[in-house]
Amino acid sequence: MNARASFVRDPDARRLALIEACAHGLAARGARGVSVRTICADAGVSPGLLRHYFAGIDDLIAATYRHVGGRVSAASAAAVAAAGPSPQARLHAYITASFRPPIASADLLATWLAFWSLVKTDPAIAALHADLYAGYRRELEALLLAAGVAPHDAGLAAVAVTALVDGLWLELSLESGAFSAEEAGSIAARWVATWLPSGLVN
Amino acid sequence: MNARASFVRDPDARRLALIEACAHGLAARGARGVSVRTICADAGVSPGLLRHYFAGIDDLIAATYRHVGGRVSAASAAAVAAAGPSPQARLHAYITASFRPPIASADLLATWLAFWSLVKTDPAIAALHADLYAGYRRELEALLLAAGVAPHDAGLAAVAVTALVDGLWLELSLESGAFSAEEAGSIAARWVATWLPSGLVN
DNA sequence: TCCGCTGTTGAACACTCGTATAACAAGCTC
DNA sequence: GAGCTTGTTATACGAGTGTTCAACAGCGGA
Repeated sequence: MNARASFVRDPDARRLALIEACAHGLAARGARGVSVRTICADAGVSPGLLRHYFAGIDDLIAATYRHVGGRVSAASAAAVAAAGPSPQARLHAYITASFRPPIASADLLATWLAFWSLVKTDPAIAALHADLYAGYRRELEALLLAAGVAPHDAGLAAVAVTALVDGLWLELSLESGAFSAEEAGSIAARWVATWLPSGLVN
Repeated sequence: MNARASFVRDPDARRLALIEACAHGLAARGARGVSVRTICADAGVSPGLLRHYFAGIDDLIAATYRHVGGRVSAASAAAVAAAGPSPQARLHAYITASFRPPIASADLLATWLAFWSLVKTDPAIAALHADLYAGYRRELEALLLAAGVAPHDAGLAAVAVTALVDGLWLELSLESGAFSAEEAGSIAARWVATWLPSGLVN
């Protein structure tokens, strides 16, 4: 047995451990608090290994964005799938999923903030972000159309609903004291109702 | 004339120069990209001077938050004051100010993201944030009440309107391609209308 | 005129940063 | 079993980090 004892784990598991340590570090210590060394220590790995899997720390952060973004997508999709066939119920499920774990979470927010702050600087992150958000909007637009929103309104409605949901999610995750997830859900439902043909607003 | 030539400027101007260099650095390079040296170089000042005015870099960042937050408040207040006496016009002015410079701006967003990312980690920033947002909400609530929102709805309405405005502001400043400031204004107006007694929604 | 105060500098300190690299361990193929 | 590839480590390097400090410039008051 050597002091340099090493044992090869599943490479994908190592990669994932680094990604999750990055997300955890971002959540716990903020964008200014993560470094190659803290991430690798969190993942139980030597600092040199990061560069074996990623081009650098920025690349790891981008990979973390992709991973966390995918988990959010999956959580939304699961909520929609569990809601049954009614288009209104599916739409409602999609929206309220944002106000409950794992999406509404201080940790996820902290991670997300780090991503947003890189959008302006890092073109790769900017492209990733545009892709991810286009996907979210397309998905929401489809749900809105299925629920009965007029086709010529669907684009604007998707923007409007996304904005409200993002804002509620942000404040819920940032302070989590001013209002509850239930209140957020009913506020969002009220907003969606104004875009539906049965809504009482023109 | 000495190599160490120094000339005493207005101390307040120096302090302000440091704060503005900090904001500029945050906007240009994000929370991970600012350091004592880059800030002081930006301000045209020796690195030792930062500690003469601030307890440390975290203290400078907090002071920058206070300063930038104050500027946002001032911009909103100016928009309201310019709107004339009608409560509805004042409310509308307050809201649409968020979709125009200097509030809607990629630089301000980048700075703001850096602050948000510190809320979870730094208690001083967290307290500052809570103060600032309570102020914003109180101001909006007063405008909503004056515009005719029912008193028992005003708190929830303030949360709801703040969330939509924040979300629209965020996406407008982050991507600035998906929709226009005018569209954001009309979306927000539609949302506000549902909280007014003349609104057609219950 | 000297004194002390405030503003300011630049160098130095002890650290941490991201990255590079030589060494090694374990499996795979031939 | 030799040789190659891949995963992993520990260490080293140069740059950059936040902070400290002795020195000094210029002003105001005694």
